Amino acid sequence: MGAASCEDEELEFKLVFGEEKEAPPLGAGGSGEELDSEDAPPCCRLALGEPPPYGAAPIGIPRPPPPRPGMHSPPPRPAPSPGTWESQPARSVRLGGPGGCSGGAGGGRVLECPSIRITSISPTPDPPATLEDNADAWGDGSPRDYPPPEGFGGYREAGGQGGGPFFSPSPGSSSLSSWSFFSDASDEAALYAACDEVESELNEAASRFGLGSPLPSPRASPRPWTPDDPWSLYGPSPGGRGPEDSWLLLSAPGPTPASPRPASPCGKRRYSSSGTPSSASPALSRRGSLGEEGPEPPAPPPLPLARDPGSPGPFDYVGAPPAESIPQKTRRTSSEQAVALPRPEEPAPCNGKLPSGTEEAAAPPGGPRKEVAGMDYLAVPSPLAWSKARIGGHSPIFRTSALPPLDWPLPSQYEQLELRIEVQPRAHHRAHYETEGSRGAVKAAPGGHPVVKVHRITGKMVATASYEAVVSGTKVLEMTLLPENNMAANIDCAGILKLRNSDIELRKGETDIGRKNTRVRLVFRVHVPQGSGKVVSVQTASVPIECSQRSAQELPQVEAYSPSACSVRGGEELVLTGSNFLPDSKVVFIERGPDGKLQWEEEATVNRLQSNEVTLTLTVPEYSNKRVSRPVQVYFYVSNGRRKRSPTQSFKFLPVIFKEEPLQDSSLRGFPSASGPPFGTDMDFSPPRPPYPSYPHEDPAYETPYLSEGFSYGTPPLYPQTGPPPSYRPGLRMFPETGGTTGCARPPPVSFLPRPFPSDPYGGRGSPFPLGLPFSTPSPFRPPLPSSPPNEAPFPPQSGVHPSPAEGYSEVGPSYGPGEGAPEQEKSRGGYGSGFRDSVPIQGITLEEVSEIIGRDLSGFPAPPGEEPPA
DNA sequence: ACGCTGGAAGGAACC
DNA sequence: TTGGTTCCTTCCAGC
Repeated sequence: MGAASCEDEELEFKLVFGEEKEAPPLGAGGSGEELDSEDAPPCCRLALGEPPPYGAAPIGIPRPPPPRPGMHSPPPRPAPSPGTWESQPARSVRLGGPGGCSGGAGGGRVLECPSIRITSISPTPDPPATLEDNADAWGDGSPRDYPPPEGFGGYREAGGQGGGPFFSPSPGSSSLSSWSFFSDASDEAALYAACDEVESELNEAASRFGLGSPLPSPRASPRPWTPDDPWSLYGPSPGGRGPEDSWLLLSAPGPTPASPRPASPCGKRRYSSSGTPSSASPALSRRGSLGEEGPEPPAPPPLPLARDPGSPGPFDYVGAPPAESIPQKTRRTSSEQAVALPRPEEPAPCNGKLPSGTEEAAAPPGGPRKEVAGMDYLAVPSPLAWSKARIGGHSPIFRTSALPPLDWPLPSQYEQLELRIEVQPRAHHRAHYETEGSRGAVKAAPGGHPVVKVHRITGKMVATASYEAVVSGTKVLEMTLLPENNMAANIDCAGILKLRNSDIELRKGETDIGRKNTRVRLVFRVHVPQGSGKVVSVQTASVPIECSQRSAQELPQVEAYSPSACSVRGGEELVLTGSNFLPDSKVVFIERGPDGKLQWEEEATVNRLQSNEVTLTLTVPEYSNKRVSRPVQVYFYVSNGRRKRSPTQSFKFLPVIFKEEPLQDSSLRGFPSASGPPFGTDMDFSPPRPPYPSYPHEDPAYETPYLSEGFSYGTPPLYPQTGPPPSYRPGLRMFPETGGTTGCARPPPVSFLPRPFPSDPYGGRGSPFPLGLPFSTPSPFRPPLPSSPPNEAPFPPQSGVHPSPAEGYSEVGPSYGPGEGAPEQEKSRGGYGSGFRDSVPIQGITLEEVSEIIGRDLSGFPAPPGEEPPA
């Protein structure tokens, strides 16, 4: 995943990283040989790892063309077995850097991303033996990216006490790859932190929901601004730009080194030093820097080092890049690294908080997990990788021995399996630097931690024993999803570690790309054994998480708004709920053409008297062309200043007389991709959803690799969703099944309602194509009512996840309360409708009509290759 | 005592 | 080139 950095205003989306030398194919990993065997207990492995760009919705998302050619991993190739694909070794992409890639990471630049890593956090200070596994998983103990050749050094600094947890949750967590995972013993979950690029794509999905990610904390008593007091409420806010995507490492909050803070350095590092700031930086810092470790591993061993050569875990990625790739100069010698512990040979399962049981499963029989030793250092997926689709519309079925690389897009749903994030992480989670102590695990908005679940809609639950595994280049935390736990995993062991930009730059050999990479997503991938040595791999991504200190404090966030559409005549009152609104916050509506150019821009009139820090009440401006015959997709954002814009939100202007054809105009085409997200920097917090190329042939934007390749996963997503979206309200369960994972009786969701949100927050300026999801169709999902407390704002439904209607209904429906956001249902289908009702009731358009229209539109989409729309 | 947080200082990068 | 602004990173302090 490349991290894309977007510049706020311009929207320009840049692929920052495309250069990984090699894309480490990270598998989600695990070693799961057991899985290979059919007899192996069927376990679903959940891997948290790098961000596959495609989060849940990834599949069809068009990505910006990578600036550079090359992708991480080659597309899967047909496996011997019909219908099965096997991944091929990642192709290393060298950018100029010398180094070869043979090893994978080795030579050239490995990663360009700025990075923020997600490292696993050990749940408990003293992780039991299980932790060790994690350690492995995490790779090195060294905080830094580069783990010892052996592989996992303990991430923890000295900590790794011998038997102790191998990795310390501490910030440094295994820093190998840009992304780390944490896993609990039981479930194998690979968490990936995705960078923005990914996000952009993901965002699109998210955009559906339009609403920003849920803000966790509601404002305490918001008070209305008064003419005189507006500012008094807020101090001068430092201008903060929107965060940009960056690479984050998930780190386990676990035990931190004895001295959490490194002795730092003498002072702050100075960038000025010859270009290599990092070098300048105090060596003492514990953060493992990219490069130099004291004991640098001479040459990074090939990725899979840790594993047995002979027995790659099922989840291993074939092409894992070797750690070596990182140029030495990039490496830092930090005490930390020096400390890197060798990875234990046999990692114990981590103790996960996840339900467990899984340990056994987790641990490969007899063997240590497959950790990928080499991964240590950032195997940051290159942006390119993410940006390109490697798979072209094939089923996500792989051989256990050749799991898809982490950078491969995967659908969040396949047939009857669906991976969804039931409880999204909070929109903000301040990442910690290596020089800092852990800032804890990512939390869920409602409190608690993110929860992911694999749902088998029909029938039997997927039973599988899984174990944690580490994937090359990327640390993956694997967890086994067990029926007894409802196939759900509570991700409470993942924190986010941000690498210094200077370190990142070193890797890249560049010095101008480190700023503003502060948004990441958690990516979850699950491998469900299918027997016969095959697995179905699905993945999903969380809402974007803003990791910077400032942005979290200064950027306005729109959590919900209502209505989501109104007549082109405007004049309706629109209420936004969110956070960081200021007395002088502006709300600007914009429309972009297929080429991404701004076609219309109008500032709305904000009713200050009815606004406060968490609520903005405004009057929708009149659309520029009142004679449109079709709904027009536009976007709006809240601006607290030049570089303080909220992610864009979707809004639709309806023709005065509306009742005709499907929305094919701007609303659809212009959608994320076509029109491009309004602003490069803006991102939707809505959950990612499976991309669907709405009009690929018509929009150049779709020519991204993904599209061009016809990549489209997640069949279900492709179709209009009729059912209500899953509730994303924290804590709210989406599925009825109480006891287990068994599925609901209901059929899988057949269709989804396209959402209007632009997803492409990142279409940065300059970016030819919109980053948004291809199919962002308008989906009017109606945001929660303003009255809803911010924190209660629903999380964006899982992106790609299309909840099965039935399920969603059963649980979600009841939960709605008056005053709360519109029911999920509305969001997905009703929401849209609600928009109409609210906005244009006079027009006589019914919800059903709207749905029908949308459905027709979508029906026009080509079905994913080889897949048929769900019944 | 340790870990997690929030806040802010200092300085580099950017405009 | 200079000055102001913005952002990054480190450090401090409180809970």
